[in-house]
Amino acid sequence: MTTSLAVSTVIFALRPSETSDLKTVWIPLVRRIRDPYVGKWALPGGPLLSEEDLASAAARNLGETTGLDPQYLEQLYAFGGLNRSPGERVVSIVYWALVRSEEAARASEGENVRWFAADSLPPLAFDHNLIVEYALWRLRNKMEYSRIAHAFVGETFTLAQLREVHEAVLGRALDPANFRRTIEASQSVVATEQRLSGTKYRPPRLYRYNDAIDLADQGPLGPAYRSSRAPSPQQITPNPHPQERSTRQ
Amino acid sequence: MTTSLAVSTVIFALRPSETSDLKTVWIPLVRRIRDPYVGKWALPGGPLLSEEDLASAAARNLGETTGLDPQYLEQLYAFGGLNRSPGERVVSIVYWALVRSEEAARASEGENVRWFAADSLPPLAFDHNLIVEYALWRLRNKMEYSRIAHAFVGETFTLAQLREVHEAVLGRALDPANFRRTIEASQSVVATEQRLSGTKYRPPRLYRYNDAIDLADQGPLGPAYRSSRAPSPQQITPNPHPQERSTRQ
DNA sequence: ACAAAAGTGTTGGAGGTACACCCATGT
DNA sequence: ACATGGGTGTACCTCCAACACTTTTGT
Repeated sequence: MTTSLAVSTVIFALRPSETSDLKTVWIPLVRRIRDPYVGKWALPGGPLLSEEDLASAAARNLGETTGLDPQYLEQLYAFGGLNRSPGERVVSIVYWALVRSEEAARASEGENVRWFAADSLPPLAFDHNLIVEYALWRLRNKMEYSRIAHAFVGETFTLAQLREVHEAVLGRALDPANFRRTIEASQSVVATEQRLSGTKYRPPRLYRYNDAIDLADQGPLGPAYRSSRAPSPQQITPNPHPQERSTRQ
Repeated sequence: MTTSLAVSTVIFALRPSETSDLKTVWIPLVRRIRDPYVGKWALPGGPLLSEEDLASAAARNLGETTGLDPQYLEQLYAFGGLNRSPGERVVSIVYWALVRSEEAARASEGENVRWFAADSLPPLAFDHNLIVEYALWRLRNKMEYSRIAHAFVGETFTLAQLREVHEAVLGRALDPANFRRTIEASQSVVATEQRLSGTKYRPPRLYRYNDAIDLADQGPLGPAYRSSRAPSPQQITPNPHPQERSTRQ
């Protein structure tokens, strides 16, 4: 009995909720067209090719199946239980990814690809329900001490937009005043001189991500380290994105 | 070119430092006896057998090479860079483990197994220096918000002993008074009626780990969840340990 | 008695929540 | 002018570091 190696990805995007007025977390799933669990929904994934590293495999697979280009990509966990897949032994190295709302909007949705609200999924193929649950837990956790929220917004953004991201992921409203101070204290954003116009009422200031301050989550595996060091594994935030702008002046 | 799957483990134990009077973090390494990097020191590891899950593979390998029985075992990361091993593509799923000092003392040390201070390692085989660095980072991080320190001490322990663990891992002294209050507030320990005798000066109270409170790190992958849930992956704290006692009365 | 660790009390600062309030702009 | 989100001020609470102080034992 041979054991095969696969790479899958949990992809997160924020979309307007069907019930609440806040945005909520959604993930795209693909329908199984092969034998184990045919017809069931599953995480996008596939075998690891011999000449690509793990993060590349995740990014490629994600692009091929959903057409998406993620803003953030990080390894989640390696699942290797004996009975994950009936008949055959599969070890899955799972990544999780964040895509911006605009990117998510233009995602190919069809008969075999569909978005689901992350906290009310149907029964999925394999152990994918557990995997998504764990990924969601990581996302929510990391939102509190890291700055991944920026991966959900554009290059410039208002604090209200950034707050909306936090609220969507955390699932509860945040005090605008306190949110502002917390973010400003963290130095993770820098104010631009521009303001967002076209809104009703007072135009909010636009901010930009502060590259100078590094996140320092992931420790020695983070991008900051790896550049100044020897061999280095994979695990990278993918190539930046053609950016849209929602500002003038 | 085929890609093979291996499991390795970073094993941590606390031992008296050679320089400082505090204990420090040590890890056992094994000498390579095969072709890539022959003679170099490396993490214990080996191929994944087809009928064992990932955590079992880590525990088995760890036991076979070092004779140790870990108190705690958790997955660290999957390393899958293309050039990790010259000639052949290897994806390594790495675990990290904690063993108690007494256990570590009776570890087989010999020509091909030796303990090293974790923060001053020689150049290791493969990307193992980076791996250890990352594992150390995780250990130190996790020490602050989790209760893994208990894996280093016996079943009953004084707060001074527990503090010694924190100090060793963190590499700095902690205020005994504040440490006591922090631990007591966390409810992670319960006082026993016993005291440790045989010491000079006032005999300290012995404490026991509080099983009732769960750690809730690891989220959906933690033991608490998995028992009440469906298929479930691997990733477990291994079987408990024949315990020694250092108390009387 | 006394030395030293065990254990308690007290203070001050940092950070986070709740909430009152002012500011600026499109309508 | 006014409604409303943008943005500021402030009081309070909790948690944590620092450190003075009391208690308890073996010698």
